[in-house]
Amino acid sequence: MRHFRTTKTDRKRKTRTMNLYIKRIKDLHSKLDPAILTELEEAFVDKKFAKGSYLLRPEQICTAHLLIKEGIARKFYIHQDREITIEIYFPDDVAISLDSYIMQNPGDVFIEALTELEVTVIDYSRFYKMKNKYPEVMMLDKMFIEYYAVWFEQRLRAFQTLDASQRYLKLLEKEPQIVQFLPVTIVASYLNISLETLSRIRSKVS
Amino acid sequence: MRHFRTTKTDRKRKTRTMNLYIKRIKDLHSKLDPAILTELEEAFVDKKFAKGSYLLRPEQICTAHLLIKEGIARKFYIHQDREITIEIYFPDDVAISLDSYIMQNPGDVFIEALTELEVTVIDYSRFYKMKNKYPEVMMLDKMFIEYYAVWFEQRLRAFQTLDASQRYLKLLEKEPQIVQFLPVTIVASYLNISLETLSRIRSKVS
DNA sequence: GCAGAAATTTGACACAAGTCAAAAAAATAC
DNA sequence: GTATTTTTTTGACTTGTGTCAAATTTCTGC
Repeated sequence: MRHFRTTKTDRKRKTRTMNLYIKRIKDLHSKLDPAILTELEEAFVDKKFAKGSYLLRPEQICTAHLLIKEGIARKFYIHQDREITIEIYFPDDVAISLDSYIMQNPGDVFIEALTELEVTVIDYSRFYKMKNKYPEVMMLDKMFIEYYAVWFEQRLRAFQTLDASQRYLKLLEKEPQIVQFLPVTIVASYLNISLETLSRIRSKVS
Repeated sequence: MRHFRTTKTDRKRKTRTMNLYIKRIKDLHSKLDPAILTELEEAFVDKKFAKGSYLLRPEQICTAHLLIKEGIARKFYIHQDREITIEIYFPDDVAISLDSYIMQNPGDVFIEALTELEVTVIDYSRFYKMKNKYPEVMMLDKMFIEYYAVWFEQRLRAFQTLDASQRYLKLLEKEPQIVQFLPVTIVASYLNISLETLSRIRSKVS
């Protein structure tokens, strides 16, 4: 397997359209009562995953928020023997299979470590208890889901309104690290276009 | 303007894949403390809209959840002089421009009454206060957003994996009322295909 | 019921993007 | 450094879906 071009110094945050909202979440997070913050941090458990391993597989129930500390991961599903990448995670992003998590039903996605990966994990039931104990925590979780919903609505819109090369150019503008650090296979599956089409687009653009 | 084929007796709920989750929300809703329930109901204000009028327009800030009591509405945006329908609402559905609502920023969508419409509206700030006062209400709102997020993720997947006729057949199976009651123009813009393509698909299917 | 308007269907054609296959380039192992 | 494997590019061809235009059907108002 080839090594991706990525280093520790190289991790700018994803520049999504909703950075402001992310900022608001972080602000609220940092303004939590110190006691709650401590309790929250104690609830998190660090884990490491080898490159190529899976943090979640189909048929499993997603029981955790996975906060990426170091490395790159992605979530994908398989449709007709073809992988389609839903999300790509960099440090500070949260990986989750939302439908499996909220309904505690078996999901159908893979979450894969694309590099050596360090994550910090908060377990479903422990987080659930904290949410019920502290409305502020519930509020933060709600904001996370709101962000998630709006992000998906925007991504849907990209598929409805942009053709392959427009989607590529937008990706290059909004999430350049994805194009920069990941093999074309994965970029293509994230844009939902074929390898060959992506290759042709690239040769025209540059 | 033509009248849609719809009557008062004709309103089965949308059969989305997440009916179970909807049921859970309703269960929780009905199990709310009676005092809270009353306060919640008092916060709702009924409104009527004429067919063809807009409940929300671009540049406006979405300040309310709009619960449909009677009639049909839709949310759409305009891309290159072309309307793209995001969601279609039947009685019991909640119409909202989520990104505008959560960030209290001007949005870019229309919410349009497709028939004479009766809605019940809860204002942003009043709902906000109630959410902070009662964790149960916050929880319900959070579940609503979760439902919303998962629904959008599923809709995105339909666009990634299904071609035009497969999307049509899926719509026919999952949300037959949309095909049944709405003009082809709107069905096509909901499937994000051209009128002509939809027409050809229909002639092959039936 | 008839005339005009609106919605829907049908036809001809264009083009974006997929597929399959093969060549070229780049990365990895020895 | 060379050989092997993997990734990326290029070419030829096919197909789904859009566009424009015209014909047809269906509504609506009188």
